[in-house]
Amino acid sequence: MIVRKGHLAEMAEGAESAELDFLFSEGRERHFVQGEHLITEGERTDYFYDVLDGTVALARNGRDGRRQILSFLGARQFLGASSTERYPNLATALTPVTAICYPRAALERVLETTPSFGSKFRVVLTRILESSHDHVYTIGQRSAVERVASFLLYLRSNQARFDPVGPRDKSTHIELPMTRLDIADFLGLTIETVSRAFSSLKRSEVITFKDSHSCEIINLEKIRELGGREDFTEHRGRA
Amino acid sequence: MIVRKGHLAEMAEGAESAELDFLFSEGRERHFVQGEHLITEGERTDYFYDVLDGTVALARNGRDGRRQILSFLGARQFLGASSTERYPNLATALTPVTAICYPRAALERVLETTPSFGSKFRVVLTRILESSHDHVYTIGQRSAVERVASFLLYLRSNQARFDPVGPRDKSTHIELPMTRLDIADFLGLTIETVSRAFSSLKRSEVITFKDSHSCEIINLEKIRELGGREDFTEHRGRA
DNA sequence: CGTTACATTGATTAATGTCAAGTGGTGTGG
DNA sequence: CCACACCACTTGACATTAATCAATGTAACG
Repeated sequence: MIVRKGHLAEMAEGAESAELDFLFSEGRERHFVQGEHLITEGERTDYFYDVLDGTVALARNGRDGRRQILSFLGARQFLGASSTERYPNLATALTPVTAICYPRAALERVLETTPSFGSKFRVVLTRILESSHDHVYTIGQRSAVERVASFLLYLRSNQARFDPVGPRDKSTHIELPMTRLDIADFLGLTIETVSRAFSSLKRSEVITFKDSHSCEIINLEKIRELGGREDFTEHRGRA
Repeated sequence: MIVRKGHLAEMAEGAESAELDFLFSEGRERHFVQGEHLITEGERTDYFYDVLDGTVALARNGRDGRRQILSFLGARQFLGASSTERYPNLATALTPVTAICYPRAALERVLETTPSFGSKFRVVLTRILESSHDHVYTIGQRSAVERVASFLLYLRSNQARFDPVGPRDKSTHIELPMTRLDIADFLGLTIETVSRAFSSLKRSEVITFKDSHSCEIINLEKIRELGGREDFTEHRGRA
């Protein structure tokens, strides 16, 4: 039984169908400890997750030990969309995670029978694609310091999704629930380079750290100039 | 009036609705000369393209002149999916291009009313996302030579989409309709590095060039080892 | 405390970028 | 038909960035 309402349920508001009722009756709240995998590589794509709490890293691993983190997922984000029988990526809980787990088949049935819901879902998919395109631009074109600045804006817009009072332009506090290695693997850098980039931003008084996993943006303009990401203050809107 | 049937029409086979009929009655075959833009940055997202012939580069430009090519689109590929009012990317014809142009509104109406079509469309979107994830892995983790090898496999699987006799594992000929700068901007490298990577692959007798825009793979195993992409011989399937 | 894991900093190396020169094909005009 | 100019591409020399290797620092935990 679902205790809390997830983003998927929110998206379904207004629509009604037997398939929707079935989908939500099948949703189960699941808890994952830090380090646990929500989805493993090569696993059948039988489940779909709606994250309620915590942070998940979605990663693709190379045979030779290389790892690329594709996204960090937090509250109000989805996990498990796939066009193939088996999932090529690995989803790991970076913190304790709560998510609603739906059977994919039930979701597919809703998408096939409830067009208004299908449309909203397609918009979400498109946003995920646009976010991936941002990521490609960042690692293809930006320097190490720029990538880190861009990453801070990425996290900032991610955490704004779930801010109870809505996105606020002035928020300057950023939580970094992941390790430096996770950040490095997201940005296509090494831990040392990430660390040096943070130090460089500290030295030029653009950010400060309370501890190594939470920082404060002192000069948001400078971060924007470096990271160049359109965040929620722009026309982009929330997912 | 549509002369040739595009991929979108192929996807609609089996389904029938007034909205579909309207969509296809509104489709117009358009021709673009080399260098012409199908979509410009900031343009309203009013049209959706189904490429019949030629190659299109989809790119995101930075303010400072940096450019990241997000994908090369050929026959049977779509262009124009967006979650926002204005399109953030630039689509340029690299060769003479023929595409069917549909009004987005008509497409949206079909997607909202013809669920079986909507589902197929969602699968296509998901594949595009997976391809973008491949791209992120490539530029985040691979070296210059590996990126170029991966790029050859990317082109190979793209051209296989439209091979009249279907994908063939043995095909070794690769057409490179784009310039070295386009390749560099796709892979997050410079033209010089791309050129050196090609030379290095020539020297080790992995590929040969007929001319600078078409090459032959001599040692496909080596290219796969370097580029590590699952292409159409794997479980990935065609879009 | 001592151990462990993660983060930072420093010194050096390797890879890619930058700048510059040279090559080769293509098209144009004398 | 040839000379020239113009591109795009290639190659070489050098500069810069980030990776690698190696300490050192720091916070959490037994």
